[in-house]
Amino acid sequence: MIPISVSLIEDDADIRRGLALLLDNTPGFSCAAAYGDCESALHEIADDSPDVLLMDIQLPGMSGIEGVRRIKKLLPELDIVMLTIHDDDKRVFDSLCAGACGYLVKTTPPAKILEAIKEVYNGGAPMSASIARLVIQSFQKSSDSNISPREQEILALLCQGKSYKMIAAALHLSKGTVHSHLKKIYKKLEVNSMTEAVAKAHQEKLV
Amino acid sequence: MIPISVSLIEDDADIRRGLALLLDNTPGFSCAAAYGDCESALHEIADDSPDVLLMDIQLPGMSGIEGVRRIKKLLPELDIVMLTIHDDDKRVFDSLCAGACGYLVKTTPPAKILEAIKEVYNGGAPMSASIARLVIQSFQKSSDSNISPREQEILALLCQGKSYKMIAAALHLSKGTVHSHLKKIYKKLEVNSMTEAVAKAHQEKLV
DNA sequence: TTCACAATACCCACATTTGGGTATGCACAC
DNA sequence: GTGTGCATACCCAAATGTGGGTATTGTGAA
Repeated sequence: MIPISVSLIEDDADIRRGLALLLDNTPGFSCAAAYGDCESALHEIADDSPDVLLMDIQLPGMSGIEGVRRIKKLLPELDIVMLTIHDDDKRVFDSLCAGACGYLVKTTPPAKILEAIKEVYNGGAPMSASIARLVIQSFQKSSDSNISPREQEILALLCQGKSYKMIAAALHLSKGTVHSHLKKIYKKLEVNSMTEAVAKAHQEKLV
Repeated sequence: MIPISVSLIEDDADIRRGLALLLDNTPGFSCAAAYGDCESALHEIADDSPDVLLMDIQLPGMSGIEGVRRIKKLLPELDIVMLTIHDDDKRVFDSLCAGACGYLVKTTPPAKILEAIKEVYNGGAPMSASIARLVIQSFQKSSDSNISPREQEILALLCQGKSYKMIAAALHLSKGTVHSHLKKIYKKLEVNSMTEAVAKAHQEKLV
């Protein structure tokens, strides 16, 4: 069996060496390269062409987020797993948006890390439990809002980019009616334009 | 140790009984109730008050999606795991939006199902690998588009709900310049209004 | 090197759309 | 029987969309 080739980016030399040793001493895995920062990784990673990249978020110099973005541009097929102490929303989502395929907290035991590498290699997306819950929750709609059902309908159409006229046509209403609904929606959302309303609707996941 | 109390909604009587047996015969788990459809579950589930609910999506009568929505409204703290043959985008995301905390394909072996129940009970969000990847990918931005950097900047502000004026102020431009940029953006996105542009930007994940 | 092209920045004029205000009426629920 | 959601209508001012036009800069192709 060809081992899964893994590269590392991790600034802590001890952890880096530890992971490299772990990989090289576990059948089925091999450590292609280990970098201390994104800059050096960016220069050489194309030559390593690993199957999986394990990287920290907090790095000296370029942040892990920006690093993911650039490496992903360089090697779009590479599966990147973040391995970090941070489990705050912003960093998690920024990493995922940048192109990471998995996200583990650093307390993950070695066996689980290896399992995660295998998982991502096989088309999965390993996440620590707390991260997974964060991700899932980001889909949940904020069910409750003082927006009436009819208003929701109109808001939904608005979010699809429809104009007064088009909404009126779609719901068989007059433009004036749509107007008055929109005005009430604006009051409730505390906005005063269509684009703001759409932005807010997305923020609060009302759509 | 108090066992994790699990309820089921599954229309196939064989599978239902199989799962119930599995749960009742595994230490640490117990089956609180097993329903064949959402309607009966909705009537009685508040009395069972299980820790976890395992449910199918395709059910006779009310769909699993709608079922999740209503049950979640009834018992917001309940952790719901979908267990189904479907792994198409729409159903997955609809379930998650409705309030499901996990999503397993039916080919998941019994041991993994039990593990998933434990995971969701402990605040995780168990997902089959393919589902997890789907979910993660939904965060990825479609990096490439013919939108120039400057235009992207303007589009981003637009998506935040800013008006011409505010964009002009934020970028130290004249209204006219913002205007001409917007016109080009509209051409490229094939839209002709701010809201449409915002909608398209969200669809294509350009923001 | 010159030419074309895209990106950036600015302008005008005109039609349409939108936002804010105010008002009316109906139906249903509490 | 008062409140809320829903529907309609009107006016006016401001914002936006449409369709032109000009100019500078840099990049890449011919």
